[in-house]
Amino acid sequence: MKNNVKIARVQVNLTQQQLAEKIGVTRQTISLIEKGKYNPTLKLCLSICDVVQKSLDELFWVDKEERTK
Amino acid sequence: MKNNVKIARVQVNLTQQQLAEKIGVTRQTISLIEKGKYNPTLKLCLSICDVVQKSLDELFWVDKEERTK
DNA sequence: TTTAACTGTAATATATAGTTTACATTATTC
DNA sequence: GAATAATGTAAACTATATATTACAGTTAAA
Repeated sequence: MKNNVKIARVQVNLTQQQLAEKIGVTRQTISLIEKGKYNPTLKLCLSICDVVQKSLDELFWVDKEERTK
Repeated sequence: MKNNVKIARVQVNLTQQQLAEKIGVTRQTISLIEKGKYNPTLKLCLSICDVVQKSLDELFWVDKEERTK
């Protein structure tokens, strides 16, 4: 489940810890999402969008083929 | 958790049942998502996008305020 | 106005998203 | 190159997304 969270997070100058705190989630959750090892819920995706100021499509859209990752 | 799934599904002329089958999920899950009573996972959102041919933003973006619904 | 297709929803069960605690590894800075 | 911050990850736990079964309400067509 590839995504662009890490890039966007670095762009707004936040550590995983800081992003997690702003969202109200643990650092581990952010780490696993960035690594593509989690299948986050829509609510969490939207929270991340808010903080890093990107749209769902910008952060989470991936073509059907790459999605299996 | 408001969204535009129902509108998009009707546009492509599918019943909840048919959409559910194409995605590999139960009809109840689709019903509850359309009603905004579920917080679906990203993978499921992307599957719905595929079938109804819409983007994540088109189906699931909602402003921060309305999101609490 | 009955019949059938579609939808809403409730109860219980199961799978998995997210937490907690903890430790290891990889930058970064002194 | 030691100290510290940032990140990866594992195990056991908790919360919740989704399945299963079932039934009731709604709509449309006959």
